[in-house]
Amino acid sequence: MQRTSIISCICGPNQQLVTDPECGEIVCTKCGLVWPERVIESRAEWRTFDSEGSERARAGSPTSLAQHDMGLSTMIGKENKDSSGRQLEPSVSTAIQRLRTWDFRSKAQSSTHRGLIRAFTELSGLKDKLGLSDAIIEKAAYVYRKAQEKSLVRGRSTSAILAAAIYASCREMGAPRTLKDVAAGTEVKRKDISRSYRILILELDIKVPLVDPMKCIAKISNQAGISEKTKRAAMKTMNDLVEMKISAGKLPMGLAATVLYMSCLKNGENKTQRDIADAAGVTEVTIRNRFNDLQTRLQLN
DNA sequence: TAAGATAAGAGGGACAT
DNA sequence: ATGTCAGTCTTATCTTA
Repeated sequence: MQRTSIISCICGPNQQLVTDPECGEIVCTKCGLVWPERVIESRAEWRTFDSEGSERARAGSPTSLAQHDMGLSTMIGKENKDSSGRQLEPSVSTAIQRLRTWDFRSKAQSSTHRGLIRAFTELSGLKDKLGLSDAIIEKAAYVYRKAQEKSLVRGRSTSAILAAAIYASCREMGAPRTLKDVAAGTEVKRKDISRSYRILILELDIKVPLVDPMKCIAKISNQAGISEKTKRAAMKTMNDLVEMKISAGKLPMGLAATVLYMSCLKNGENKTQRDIADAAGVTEVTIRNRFNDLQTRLQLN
């Protein structure tokens, strides 16, 4: 892998580069500098391990972005371009990055720093409360930093932005958490998280994959104690629905819940609408509505 | 008791002004 | 920027089987 020119930081040849497999950004774990993903095409080969795997598997020390004293440099402007948008000479960009690093380190003692401390303290508390994986926490911390960087936090509550970052992170990682789930674990109201979340993905250009209905089914099944057989039947049905594009525009959870409900009926599994609605975090009415227009739409096809 | 029906209201997207 | 409109979902209450 080419590690010259643009990929250089104050650590020089001692730099420890790792790639975030989700967003593709490259981080030096020694100084915390971050490069945007387009610099390198392929993923670093070290990352064949599960994110929950042993820490020894990682190249370099497992520095956490969720620690306030590390990764401050994620706030450094990441484009090695001059004011006219041209790429800088490698030697110049190295120097500039060194400057930026120290610039930020000196500023870090101020309100920005304290804000991050508060945010990440809160974040680690929420980790247990919401049952989030390390990877999700890392990403949430990363998103929050970006938000901070863009002054999106100013005028809004830290908690709301943080909660939104967590939600966005869950979405990106494909963890089936709803706004409601996140709201339940925090002091923040659902709509406030939702508002902040929309701002985040708008301003930070976060690409959020659509919620995978299959994962919703899996989650609800576990929650409601539905048999493997019924679950798989539901997934099959869901596949068809996705192909027929019936799934668009509805709450994925509501749809998944309905499909599961139908599956239960078919397999003679005694689950009430209430059981499933509770497990899915939607109301019975939503299931009924979905149920009704699924039936009419299936007849049309 | 589970399920269906109905009504009122919240929140957000699309679109026009 | 602000308002309107259609569509979705929630909460609450009543009815039906």
